[in-house]
Amino acid sequence: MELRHLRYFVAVAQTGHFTRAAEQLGISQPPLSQQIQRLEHEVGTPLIKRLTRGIELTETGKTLYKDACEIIKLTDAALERARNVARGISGTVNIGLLHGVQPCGFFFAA
Amino acid sequence: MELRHLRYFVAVAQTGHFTRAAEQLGISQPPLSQQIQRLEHEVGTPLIKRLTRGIELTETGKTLYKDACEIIKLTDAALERARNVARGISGTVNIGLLHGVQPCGFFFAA
DNA sequence: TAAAAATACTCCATAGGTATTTTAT
DNA sequence: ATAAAATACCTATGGAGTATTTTTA
Repeated sequence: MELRHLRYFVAVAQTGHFTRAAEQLGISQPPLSQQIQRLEHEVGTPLIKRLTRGIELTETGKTLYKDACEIIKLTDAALERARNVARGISGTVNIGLLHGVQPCGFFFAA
Repeated sequence: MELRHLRYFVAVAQTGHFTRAAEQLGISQPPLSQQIQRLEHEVGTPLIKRLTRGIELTETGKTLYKDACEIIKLTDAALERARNVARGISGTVNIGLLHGVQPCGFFFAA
């Protein structure tokens, strides 16, 4: 499984259509269908109910959708964080508790 | 960025060598170096200091390493969770707080 | 000079495109 | 009859392999 599969799956889930998701992703519909099929094959079960007008997620699909959103958000955040460290905006973040003071933010350490 | 890049990067970080990581990953060393270079290019900064005997992570590398581990763990967990839902082992998990009772586990809902 | 990674190139698997068919309303 | 996904087939990008060179302790 690659992030591509999760990104494609989320696009289909959010648009409610393979065709619209493909448009949004900048690829054509058949390869999108193939990638989703591969993902379903890897999971071992259908993720999407194909209806004549649009789609609907299966129970498994709903579960994976939530995780996929989380993972995609985390990867975006990880990239941004890494770039920020490189720019010197932040380094190792140490969170400390100063005798009774509630932690309300972050301390930047060299 | 794809999960492949994060998996490869983590392997290099953990083994301390491109060569050993490649072995562990079941690919050869040059393509591993290339993928790491692509990742570094995408982040925009080096992640690894190449020493004559092994490697060392840069500050950015250390930051990304932690995130990468987390993301890989989450994707593995997501796959397993999806498969479990498919097998009917669990469905939507609702976590509830019953007037003053500390939450100590999970409630399985239909 | 001897490890270990980078380069240079080649090959091939597969992501993606185009055309068409199938399906369900 | 029509909207939308699946299938079939083709193309080509880029992931991976082999051989070799470069680097630096």
